[in-house]
Amino acid sequence: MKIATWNINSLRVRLAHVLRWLDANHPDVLALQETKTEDRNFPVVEFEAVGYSAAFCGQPTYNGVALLSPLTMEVFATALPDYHDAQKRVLGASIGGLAVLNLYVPNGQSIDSDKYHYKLGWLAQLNQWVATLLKKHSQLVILGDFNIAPEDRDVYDPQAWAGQVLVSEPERAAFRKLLQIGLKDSFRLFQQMGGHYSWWDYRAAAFRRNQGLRIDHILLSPALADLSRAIVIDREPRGWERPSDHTPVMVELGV
DNA sequence: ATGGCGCGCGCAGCGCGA
Repeated sequence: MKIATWNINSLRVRLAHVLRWLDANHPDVLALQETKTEDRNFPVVEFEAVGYSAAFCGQPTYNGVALLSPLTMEVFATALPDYHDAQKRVLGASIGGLAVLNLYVPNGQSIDSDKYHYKLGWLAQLNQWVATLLKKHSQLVILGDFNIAPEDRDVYDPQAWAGQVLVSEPERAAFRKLLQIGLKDSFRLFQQMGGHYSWWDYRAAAFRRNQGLRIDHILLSPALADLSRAIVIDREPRGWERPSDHTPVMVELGV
């Protein structure tokens, strides 16, 4: 199975990119974030035409998550449990015997903002939930835009970024908690070097200069980590015309 | 050099993302 994540920064604008990428890669699951699309406008027909069914949880203008798969999907969550949040950032579904949880973690804006505290609270609630999910599902995938660069090797200029949102210690501690309860960062199962990123600023030719951050992740339960075969950060779509500022990350599993 | 781009909304220019 091939399972991928991609923040596409508006599905309406990037639909052709998503279709092109599906055709080239044929993932069994593609998790999308920042669809920015209301459910009634979701392009169900366009995906069905290429053999993918869709599950989605959207809102106007902001946020929005979706799962695409040729397999049958049974949605089990569209929000964090017991947590009041109007923002559509969560979509969990059972797909091909796996529990797949697609997340668009809050950005946080800056460490002195209300949005930062919302992010930390959201992550705390996520951590509680994931602990119970992990007990229930031996084959669990948690993937998406985490808006956290876990370590300095995931940051192009750690000194410039030190202490800022996306790399601050409380955010990194929340990410490490997910690893401490048993999840594996699939990328680090295969690659230890720095310089591998999933997001680059649109400005200042950041992609050309590889000035990016690794903030999009695929976390695997121990049983799935044992079955993982390869990980790819596909930089190609970032070079297409009018690209998303994120690029797809895909793991291959021997299931 | 702290801007720089691109999105939605909606028709000017702002809020937001990372």
